[in-house]
Amino acid sequence: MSTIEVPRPRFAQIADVLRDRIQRHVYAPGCPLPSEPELSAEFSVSRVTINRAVGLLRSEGLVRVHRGRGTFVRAIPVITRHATKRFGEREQGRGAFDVEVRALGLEPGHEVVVDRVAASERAAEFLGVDVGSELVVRRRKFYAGDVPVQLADSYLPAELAEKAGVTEAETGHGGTYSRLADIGRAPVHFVEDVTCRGATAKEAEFLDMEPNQPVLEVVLVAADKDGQPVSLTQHVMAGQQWQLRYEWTDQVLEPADA
Amino acid sequence: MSTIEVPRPRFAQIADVLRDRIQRHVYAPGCPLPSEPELSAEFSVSRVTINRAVGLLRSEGLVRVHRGRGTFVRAIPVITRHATKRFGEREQGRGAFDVEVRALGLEPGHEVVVDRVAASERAAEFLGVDVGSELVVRRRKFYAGDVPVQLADSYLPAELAEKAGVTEAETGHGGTYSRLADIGRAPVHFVEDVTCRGATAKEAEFLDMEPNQPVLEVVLVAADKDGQPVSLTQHVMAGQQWQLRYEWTDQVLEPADA
DNA sequence: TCTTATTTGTTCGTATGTATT
DNA sequence: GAATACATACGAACAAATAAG
Repeated sequence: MSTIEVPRPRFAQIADVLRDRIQRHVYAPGCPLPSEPELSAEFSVSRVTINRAVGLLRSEGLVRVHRGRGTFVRAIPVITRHATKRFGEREQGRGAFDVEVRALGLEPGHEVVVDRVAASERAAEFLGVDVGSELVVRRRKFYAGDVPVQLADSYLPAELAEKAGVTEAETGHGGTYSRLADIGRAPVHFVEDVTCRGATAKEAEFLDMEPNQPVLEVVLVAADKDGQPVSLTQHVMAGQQWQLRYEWTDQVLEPADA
Repeated sequence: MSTIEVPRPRFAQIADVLRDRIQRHVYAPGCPLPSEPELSAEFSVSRVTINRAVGLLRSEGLVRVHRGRGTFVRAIPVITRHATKRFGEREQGRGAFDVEVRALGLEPGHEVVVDRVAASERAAEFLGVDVGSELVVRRRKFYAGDVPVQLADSYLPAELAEKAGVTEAETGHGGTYSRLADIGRAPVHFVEDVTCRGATAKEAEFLDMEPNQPVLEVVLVAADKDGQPVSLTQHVMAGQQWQLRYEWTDQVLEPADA
């Protein structure tokens, strides 16, 4: 098993050089890279090879390409989402997101659309309702500055949403969770599943990423004090753009041989 | 805003067909795909186009390619990691992982190497020690069956590791956390940061993935009842292969207008 | 509005290199 | 060594999106 140093492929080497230039701001955030014919001449390789090198940078989320316009360096702010601290201090939903984005010196933005759908098998299982029963869904889009950063769809059983008065875009102070609290169904128990997968075409379009780039998907089920599920939320975020933080405290362990 | 259906590129269409065949087990897990020249003939495109289509499947983690041998369908079991339930029932470390893997009907495996390193800036900050101070690091590799699925490096201040008696590979019943409990430093407060990034070359090699495919990185800081950090663990997992589950309970919310 | 130039996207045919059997 | 299979690269061509006139 000799460790002969195989020369890296040229497209990878060129990607290394371009990556380095981006990191050293030779190509500054928001600015265009030289055109592919120009890079082709500089590195004395075919344009296809340049295109492949740039493809690597795209898949890393370092550049954004617009056909007919050029290739531009992306600024990637990393947002920290404090999952277990979002709800205790009445900073739920928009509120928590606002705090997290302002912590970066950016202006948070949101759009909400309310819709009704029939429960999918998966949603029905999580929410403990029948497949096909009516759900109210709040589809939200989140922005940091003018950069789209997150999609979040929240599902509630229609009956519950009507009781709580959250069938319109505006839900009043404290958001959906506060309205649920008002009717004695405050969510207190939370289960979150985090997965990583390639972005769908629609997600990629909204999040301004390449299709197949990784997204983080967070599925949150909130239940009330009786353990009854009250809402299901699916968050989708550009993978490289977020950090998810969880904090918890356990019972003290006794010594093993006690 | 017309929705003209732009024809997808051929390599993408071919990837769709191959993906479908894999999902329908026309190409079964572990079995080879037809060779590129064969697919080239079947779809009447050049071999380069086939190669690019297969490249998509690689980046999705659906196939594993071995030069000179062929392209093989990967079996991707998804392992659920119950982060907040790992420690309470003395199922820490190996124990928790074993349960999670056996839940899939697979045999868990591990390797441990103990080493000593100087604290990096980042590690020093998390652990509350001086930069450059000595740390004991336990580098672990985890397998599900014979498939490598996770890397985990745990760092403890050397002084603490010696007191707790965890400077060797074997740490006895209950693992490191139990030994810490034995000396009154049981970890009870946990902070986990989850991020998503491209695999490094070394990680990709061990995890049997393509370089640049997404991995989940989990950084766990455990602290004792006085809030003193006792250990820092960095987990690296193939992105598509894991689901991370967190559960927690909050205080009951009072109505917003109370 | 129409035309033209620029820029990236895709594909081909061909050739050569490397790893495995 | 020979055959097979994948990896990379070039030059050329055309398509599609955008920008400038």
